[in-house]
Formats: sequence, structure tokens, C-alpha cells
Amino acid sequence: MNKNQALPWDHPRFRSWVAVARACQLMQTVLTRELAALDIKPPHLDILVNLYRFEGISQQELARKLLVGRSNMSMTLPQMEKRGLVERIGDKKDKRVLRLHLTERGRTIAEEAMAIQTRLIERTLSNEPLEQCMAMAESMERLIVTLQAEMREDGPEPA
Amino acid sequence: MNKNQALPWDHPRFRSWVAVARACQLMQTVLTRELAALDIKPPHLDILVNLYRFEGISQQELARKLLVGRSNMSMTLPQMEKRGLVERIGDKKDKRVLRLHLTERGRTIAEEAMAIQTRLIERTLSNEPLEQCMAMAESMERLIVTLQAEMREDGPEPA
DNA sequence: CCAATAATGTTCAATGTTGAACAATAAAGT
DNA sequence: ACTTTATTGTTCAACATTGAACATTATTGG
Repeated sequence: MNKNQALPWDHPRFRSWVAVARACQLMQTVLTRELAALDIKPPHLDILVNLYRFEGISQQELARKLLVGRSNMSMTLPQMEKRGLVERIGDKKDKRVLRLHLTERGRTIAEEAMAIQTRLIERTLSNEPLEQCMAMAESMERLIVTLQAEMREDGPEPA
Repeated sequence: MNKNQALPWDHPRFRSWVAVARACQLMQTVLTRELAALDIKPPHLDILVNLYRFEGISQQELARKLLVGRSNMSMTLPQMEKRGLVERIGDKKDKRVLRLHLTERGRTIAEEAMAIQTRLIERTLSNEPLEQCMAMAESMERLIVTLQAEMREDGPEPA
């Protein structure tokens, strides 16, 4: 029948990547559960972390970092603003852009959420030797570069 | 201020995991684009692959493998059935369960989609030494076990 | 200066995903 | 046998995400 069709699970790299994807999915699921205590979800955490690191970033830049569409930010950020987590302040030099800032409450929640995520990761990865983690990170960084290059070739619209 | 709060990006394992998560997200995005040629999306691919491997699986089992809720399958599978990709046949011994099968068309699409995914993975991972890929896979397998154990501790409802 | 082009954010309809409540069937406990 | 509990699949409302169309403001080219 399909004897001439090499099955994907015969490819070692394929099998490796499937494991990576599955681990990510599981980590995401567990993280979602643990973040429920703060009444936020992973996408909110991603936003908070980026505002924590990049004070005054614009919605566009944030969407690019998170690999989501601008419309996503337009829907999500006003919700977080209503919950008192973030502020959106119009840039004076460029009236198109809204600059994003954490409120004090947002900063607190961000720190608590990052602590939860860090504990989860430490707990889960603690059995893996540090060298192995670092090697993995380097591989992933290379993949990211490769994939980002590929993305720009085709469609510039992020999501 | 928060000098006593160790920032997450100081933890090497945290940084490593962030890279993993980002690479996964990018891979997913690129895969989505490439699968568009077959008019399916990654969730459909996951279903097709599992039906390809596990002929006659039930919706429940499939949902468990994919880490999604049963309702997800109840919504998605009828759509795929209408598109002629899968069949749902009631089990005769247990009238509750529907056993899932690929149609001929579904099998063809599944093979084409797996080929696309395999090519993408090979192309993206070809620069990483095979040893490194295998070591990564082993780490991920361990993570998966750890995370799955953690999931069962809390909520048995998958999604 | 003015027209054309690009960039930023918003809106909206379509689609996907979730979790809870439900109906039907099976299994277990009595 | 029969009542209770568990399992399987469905439905539904809530929410999230996407991509396209749009309005506003900047930038560029003449």
C-alpha cells in the first residue's frame, strides 16, 4: 500500500519535535491552571511580562513580540485596562500610537504570575542537567531565527 | 524596590523554556500557513494523524490524546465528517461510543499533510545534530511524564 | 504644498475553544 | 433485580482569536 511512503514517526527529528510540541502543550495547560489563582490566563501573562520588561511599548510592537495580530491587542488590552492592570497613554509625538504601561496593581500581578511560572518551570525542569537545558535553548534560538526568516518570506502579516 | 525579587530571566532554565515555547509557537504558525494548501489547520492534522495510527479510536480517547475536551471533538469531528475526511461508526457492544475511521479521502489528505509537516520539520531541524535532537527528545519525554502526573493530581478534566 | 503610500489602532463577522449542564448507556454496589 | 455511580457523547453560552475592512495620522515623492 503505502510502503513507499516513509511514515513520519520513522524520522528521528520528527519524533523529537512531536515530543517538544507535546511538552509545550502540557506546560501551557498546567500553567493555565496555576494562573487561575490570579484570575489571568497565559496570554495575559505574556502581555504583563512584556510590559514589565519593555515599559512604554506600543500595541503594534507588543503584538509583534507575541506573534499575534494587532486586532488581538485591540480586543485584549482594553479588558486589562478595565481590570486596572495596564494603562494606555497616547504618544504625543505620534498620535497614532498608544504606549502601554503597567499599573501598580498590574506590576504586582505580573510579579506574582512570573513567580508562579518560574516555580512551575523550575519544578518541571529541575531533573534535567543544566548543560542540557542550555544546549536546548541554543538549538531553539537557532530554530527561532530560521522560522522567523521563513515567516517573512511569505506573509508579513503576523497573525 | 524589587531587588529581593529574582527576575525570571535570570533563571537559566526559565530562559531555556521561553525559547522552547517561542519556537513551538513559530513552528505552529508556519505549519498553519503550509497546511492552508490542503484547507486544514493543525488541529485537523492532529486528528488525522491519530486516526491514521489508531484506527477505530473513540472520541473520548482521541480527546485525551490531543489534550482537549470532549466537546471539542463533538464540534470538530462532525465538520470533518461533512467534508468527507472521517467516518463515525457506533460501537455495537457499547452504544455510547463512536469509533472513528479515516475515509479514503481522509487518508490521502492525512498523508499529504504529514508530508508537509515532515518536510517543515526536516528543513527547520536539519542544522541541529542528530544527537542533540535525540537528547532533546528524551528530556521532553521526561517532562511529559512529570507534567502528566501533575495534571492528574489536580483536575482530571483534560480541557 | 499635495497626492500617494505606509503605519497604527479599531471594528466586525467568522471561527475555534472551553467548561458546565445534559441525555443515553454501561458498570458497580446493594 | 434495581438503585447508584461512572462513562460517552452532545449542546450551549461565554470567551478568544483571526483576518479583512476601515479611520486616523505620518511619511514619502513629486
